[in-house]
Amino acid sequence: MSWTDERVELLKKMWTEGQSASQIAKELGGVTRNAVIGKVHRLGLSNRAGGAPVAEAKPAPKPEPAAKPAPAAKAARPAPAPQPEPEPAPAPEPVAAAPAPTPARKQIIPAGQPLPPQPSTNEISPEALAKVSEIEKKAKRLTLMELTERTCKWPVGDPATEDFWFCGLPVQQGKPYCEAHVGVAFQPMSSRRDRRR
DNA sequence: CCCTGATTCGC
DNA sequence: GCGAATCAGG
Repeated sequence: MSWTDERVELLKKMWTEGQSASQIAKELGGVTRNAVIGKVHRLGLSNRAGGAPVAEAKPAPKPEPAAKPAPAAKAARPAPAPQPEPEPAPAPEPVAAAPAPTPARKQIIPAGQPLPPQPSTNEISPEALAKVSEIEKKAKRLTLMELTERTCKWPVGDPATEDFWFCGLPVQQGKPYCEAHVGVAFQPMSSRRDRRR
């Protein structure tokens, strides 16, 4: 892949938006994060500040006698890295998915909005469920911000309570969940044939 | 361990 | 110009 205008444009856009080099690399495809970072530097936009008036605390410009006026304000990260994370979405899969955020957890009935349509603990192989309740003990119990593309995004508990967290175990290749949760999330469309809407 | 960006340097 | 390897953190 080469740096076509389009790709460079997208790179600039994403970098400006605060996307990480690896995210940009994945989006572009055909390049590694190193390539992205390298390009970013060559483009001279290593600093992601919109109009960063960030005054470098360098009263002493440079005793550099040479003819290199390259100031290159690097290593200056105020804190403009909000990390929007456009997809920590614990969203239940649209198709063939069992949203049931409360697999084998005790049925808690919070004051706020209860979990609406809860196909709940039915139609799912007992084995898969057993597996889930088992691994939930080993769950990393991550918070939303701690999720990455390699951590299981299965939500446990109720978001409205303190007792809420994400599995966080290593995900299965590709999938958004760990093996156990993939088991209950992606049912091979089994004992639930009819359902004429 | 996972991840970040920064730099170097052979191509 | 390019980007893998490497470095330096978190």
